[in-house]
Amino acid sequence: MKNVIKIIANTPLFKGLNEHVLQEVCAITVQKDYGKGQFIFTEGDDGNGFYIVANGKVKIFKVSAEGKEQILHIFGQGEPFGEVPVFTGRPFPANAQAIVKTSLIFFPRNAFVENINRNPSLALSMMGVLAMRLREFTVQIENLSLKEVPGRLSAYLLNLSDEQKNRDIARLTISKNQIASLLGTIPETLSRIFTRMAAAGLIKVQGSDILILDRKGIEDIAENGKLPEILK
Amino acid sequence: MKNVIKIIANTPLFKGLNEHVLQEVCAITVQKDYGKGQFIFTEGDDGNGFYIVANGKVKIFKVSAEGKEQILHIFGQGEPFGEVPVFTGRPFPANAQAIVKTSLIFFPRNAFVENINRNPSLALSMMGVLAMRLREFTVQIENLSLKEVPGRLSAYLLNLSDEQKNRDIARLTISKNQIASLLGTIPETLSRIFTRMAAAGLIKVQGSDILILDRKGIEDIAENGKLPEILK
DNA sequence: CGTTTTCCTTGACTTAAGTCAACAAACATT
DNA sequence: AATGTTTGTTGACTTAAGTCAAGGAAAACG
Repeated sequence: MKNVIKIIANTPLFKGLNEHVLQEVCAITVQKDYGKGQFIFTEGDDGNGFYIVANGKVKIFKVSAEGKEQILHIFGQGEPFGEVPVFTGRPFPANAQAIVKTSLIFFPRNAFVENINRNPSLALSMMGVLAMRLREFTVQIENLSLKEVPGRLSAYLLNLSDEQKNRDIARLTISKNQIASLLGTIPETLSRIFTRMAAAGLIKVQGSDILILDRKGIEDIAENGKLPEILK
Repeated sequence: MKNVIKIIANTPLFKGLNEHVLQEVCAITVQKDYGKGQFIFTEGDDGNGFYIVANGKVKIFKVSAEGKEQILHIFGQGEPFGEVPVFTGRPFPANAQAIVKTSLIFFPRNAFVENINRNPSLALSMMGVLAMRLREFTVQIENLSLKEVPGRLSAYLLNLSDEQKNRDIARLTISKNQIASLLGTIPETLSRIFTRMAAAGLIKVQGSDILILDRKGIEDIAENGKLPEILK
């Protein structure tokens, strides 16, 4: 793996910290590797540290009694996860699984907490990460509860397009099955919504490239949470 | 209002901090009072500090384009809220409204951040609060996405019964309309589920007292997320 | 390379929960 | 106590999205 310090220095969590602090933090890390599909932790496990994705992709998810999966988050390079048990002292509230070959940097709890004690700015960074995470969950709850699937999908596509800085195409970075799980629905339903939105001239689906034909229309659906009557 | 220090000393956020730190923190607070129905802040407002409930009750919620409301949280005495903007620097992601006459203790952002800089244990407490909040949202997303309304209601009633340390009765502390909004449904649906669960002999509804007649049965529904076939 | 497995789509059908409307019950207020 | 307002309940109906089943497309694998 590349130098740990180079990877973490560019993450929101560690950005802006001075070289000395970074070195201290690096000293406590451990590298861990996972194959595709391998579990990193399971709901109920004790958490004795958190992770940052060095490379690869990790999904955090819950499973219902019937086996339906709800993805809470998909984390990529530079993103931290699994911090909740570090600060609550309680077990992991969800599962984490590598969805491709993945390398992680592990930060053991006790050593990391000591670093926080000595570095208020690290503490503030971590609070920023936790608070931003809360903000995102707020949006996810709003989407699940107040928007229909077309509204959630529209918001998701607009997000992708923004992140990828391409106003005309949203390139899907995970399988449609996993998008369904992230949006709180099932593949069949997602597939039908794609078809309907394409029929309405809003998008064109080309494999994992979604051409954004009518951005304004998609924004309206994301905003109102559903397809307007005229498009049904 | 009673001495601020007495109120906050018993909250999870400030518990265990020494007298000296508490006094410092108290010095920066401002009391604010709100009548029933009064807004404390609105989604999109800038947050220049956070609050702790001295007495009363505050709901945090989102509203859809059609006016449907999703309650994210209801906070009572001793509970902090509105911290997200303090640490993200972004506006409030939701609305806050007093649902009864309420007194709040306000902690201005800059002064509080200074306190954190000087007191690592205060920082760790705050991280604990944020992390616990994340954990709760995790459960809320699971409920919304993976459980039907009977499952959500069952989990809610069991929670109430646990908090109130009474295995036989769950006393509703907010209106059924607000419970509906908290559970991501509407009053009509909630009312019908109460009726069905009562007909199935699981509970008996006596105004705001819900008698728990079949705890095991209710636990099963909370676990499986839905009423079993035999009870339909 | 071909085979197997996973992923995606479509159709027919079912169902949980929402809408609209009417009304009853509880509560607050003069 | 009488009035109006909020809160809760019930019925008839609609609808978004889920289930089950089948088949096709794409990707992974030996």
